Amino acid sequence: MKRRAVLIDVDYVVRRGKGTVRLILKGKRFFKMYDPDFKPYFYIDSEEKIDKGKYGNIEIVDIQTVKKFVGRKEKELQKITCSDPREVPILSEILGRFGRVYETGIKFGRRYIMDNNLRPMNEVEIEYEGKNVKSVSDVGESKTPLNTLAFDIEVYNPQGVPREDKDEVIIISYSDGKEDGAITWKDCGNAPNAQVVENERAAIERFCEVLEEKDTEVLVGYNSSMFDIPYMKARADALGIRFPIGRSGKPPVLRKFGMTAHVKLEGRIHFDAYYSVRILAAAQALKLQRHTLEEVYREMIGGEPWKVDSLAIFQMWDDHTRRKALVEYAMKDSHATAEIFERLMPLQIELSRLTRLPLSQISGATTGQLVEALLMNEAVKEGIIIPPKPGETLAGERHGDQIQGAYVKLPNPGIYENIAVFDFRSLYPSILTSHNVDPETLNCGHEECKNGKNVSPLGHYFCMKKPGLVPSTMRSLLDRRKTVKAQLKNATGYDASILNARVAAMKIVLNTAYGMLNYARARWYSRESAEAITAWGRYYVQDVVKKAEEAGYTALYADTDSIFLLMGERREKDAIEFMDSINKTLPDTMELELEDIYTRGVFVSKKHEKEAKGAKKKYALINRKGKIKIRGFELVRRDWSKVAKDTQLSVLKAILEEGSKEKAIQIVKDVVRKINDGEIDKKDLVIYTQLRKSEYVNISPELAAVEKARKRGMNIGTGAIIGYIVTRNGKSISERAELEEFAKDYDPSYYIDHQILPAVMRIIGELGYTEDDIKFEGRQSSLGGWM
DNA sequence: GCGAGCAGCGTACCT
DNA sequence: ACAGGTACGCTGCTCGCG
Repeated sequence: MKRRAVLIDVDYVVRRGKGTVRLILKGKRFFKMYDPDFKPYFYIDSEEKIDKGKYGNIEIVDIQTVKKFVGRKEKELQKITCSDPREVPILSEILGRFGRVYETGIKFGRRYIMDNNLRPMNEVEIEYEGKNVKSVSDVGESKTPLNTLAFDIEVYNPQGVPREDKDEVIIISYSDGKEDGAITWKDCGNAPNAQVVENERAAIERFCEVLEEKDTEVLVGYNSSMFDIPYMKARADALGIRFPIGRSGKPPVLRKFGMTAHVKLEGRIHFDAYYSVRILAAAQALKLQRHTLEEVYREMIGGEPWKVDSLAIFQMWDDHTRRKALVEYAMKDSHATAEIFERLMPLQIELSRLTRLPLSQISGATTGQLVEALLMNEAVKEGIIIPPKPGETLAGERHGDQIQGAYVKLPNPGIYENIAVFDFRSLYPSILTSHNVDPETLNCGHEECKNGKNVSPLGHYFCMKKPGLVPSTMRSLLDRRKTVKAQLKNATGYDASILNARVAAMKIVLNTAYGMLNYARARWYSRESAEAITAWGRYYVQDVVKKAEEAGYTALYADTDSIFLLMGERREKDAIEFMDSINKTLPDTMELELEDIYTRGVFVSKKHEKEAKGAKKKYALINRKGKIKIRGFELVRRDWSKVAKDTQLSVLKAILEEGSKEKAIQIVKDVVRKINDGEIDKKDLVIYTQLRKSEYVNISPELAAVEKARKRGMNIGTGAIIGYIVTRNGKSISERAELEEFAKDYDPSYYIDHQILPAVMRIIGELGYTEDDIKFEGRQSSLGGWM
């Protein structure tokens, strides 16, 4: 029998005592298929012929001699096949004495996908008998949407932090993005779409039924790996009931890896949107003060926040007149999660197709894992042995052995007019491909290459005859990205969103490729390759600076792949001419672009310097259309109060837009007065910061505030982004710092001397003003409190 | 005993 | 747990001064 379906996931399960590959497919009664004929294997490079037969309890079922590339050398290896993936680590350890073993740590599901050339989220054609797969092949892109349900739970929490053994799940809400629903177990004043069941136990059971009824293929949560699902599981255990949240009534499988947790559901994709958001934030594709559901919703979708104060949940539940509102809030959470997922979905699907990693692994994958997955696929296709992951010791050594990075030109502080900004498009990927930089093309040994032109500024040379795996993979991405961008011009609606996501997915991978060569834990680590890339990068940027100065420009600033030139009396066409002259000299995939021309720009001096040196990575520009671009200033940082950031922005705007120093001064004076008079909103005084470590040497203000909150019973863990206010109560700043929820007043002198003035003085200093020109007003009048 | 100056820690940013 | 380069606040210490 043959059939087509969307491939959701590939994993392995133990079936009749043997580990067998299982395909998870879209479709209710057809989601589980097994391929008992697919056997696990690995390679060994040994002079000795390995004997077929038994090693301990393990039987080698097949041995083949195969030709594979180990690095750049083609070798004859023995392919050792056994019958259960759990045997691979043991057998490879035993055979290790006969020679070097390869590809012993590849997950069985990944192996299956790579060897059969499958792509998750694509359609596959399956030939089968009963539940067993006879053959499977990729058919291509599917436009069938998966059945998706977002959910969220509310928990009774009279102690603030809910206790798994006592505090009930009171509401389970869900949403498919169109229709919302909720399950609860107390009268909630006929809240629309809410069903009231008998008790908590019935609510949990009912939720699992809803998943079955809706045939949910993707279950979406927000921090559900760490909270909702483990909590429901714990409650089910406490109540002594089953928690059949997977298809065919299976419970969830919870796994913890240090700080992060993963939830696996039978036959469904569990997608934690919180993880995706964190990854996007890490890739700088999303920038937020905090990663709460409300903040993310506001940024991605728009609209007003609706959050219930977490301490109000149990009060609303206990008060039957407010229970309806609580249920409605709960549904809004689920609805928001569904909408966020809808936005994330196209990119996630494209990343899944590009890397062949199942969607369930994509939400939690780092960008590094994405690149590595792609390279592994390419290696298998090319008959190249996948390099092993380094051990702890090797990774540690690599980590300590740092390379020189990018060039950053020291700017002269000042206010400038008519600035042209150029940048190299995808600098590192284009160097990597143009110069064929790869661990295996490095110092290839050919005399022609050694004495050829492809030598880095540090003296490494790279093969000019044969493309390496990394550059050829990246070159095809660069080419495909161009093609897709062209297709995008004529696309609309669904097609356009998929193509946009495809471009974005390729961009993420391209931007991370260089990082992988320099990442201590990467399979394709190559210190020399990474070092050559940054050396070439420094060379090309400095070469543009040099040529610009020869052409009569003043080079104001440069950072990694960008160059800022003072145009003087020159016009755009001159800048384009200069750019063209550079581009004529660049190798194939490299290209300099004119990013924009700015009418005015501000560079400031560094703080802690004796003589006035310019600060790097801090500037503000305004283009001909009046669009402002600000980098590095306090106003782009989350660890500064909003009042300081807003003031800094106003000052920069006054200078960039109007060139008015009087206005700038007035803005600052006004804010100083308001702070002294206690006219500032509490929320504008909050300073956000993340607790990145679990143990600290010094007690910083934020840590002191957290310690005080912990004493009051608040549960704040590593990784949390907390907000604090500096109050009047205490001596040191640490003593005065309180989490925003506990702050009763604020210290005006802190906000003036440590927030407003540092943020604006170096900008205003460029205009010839000093602090005394600002601090004219008396401080004694200050009220600085809300209570 | 005190303020200035500095090192080290720590966070967030730029590309 | 993708990299290196950078700014800068806070804490806690040393040092010189009186």
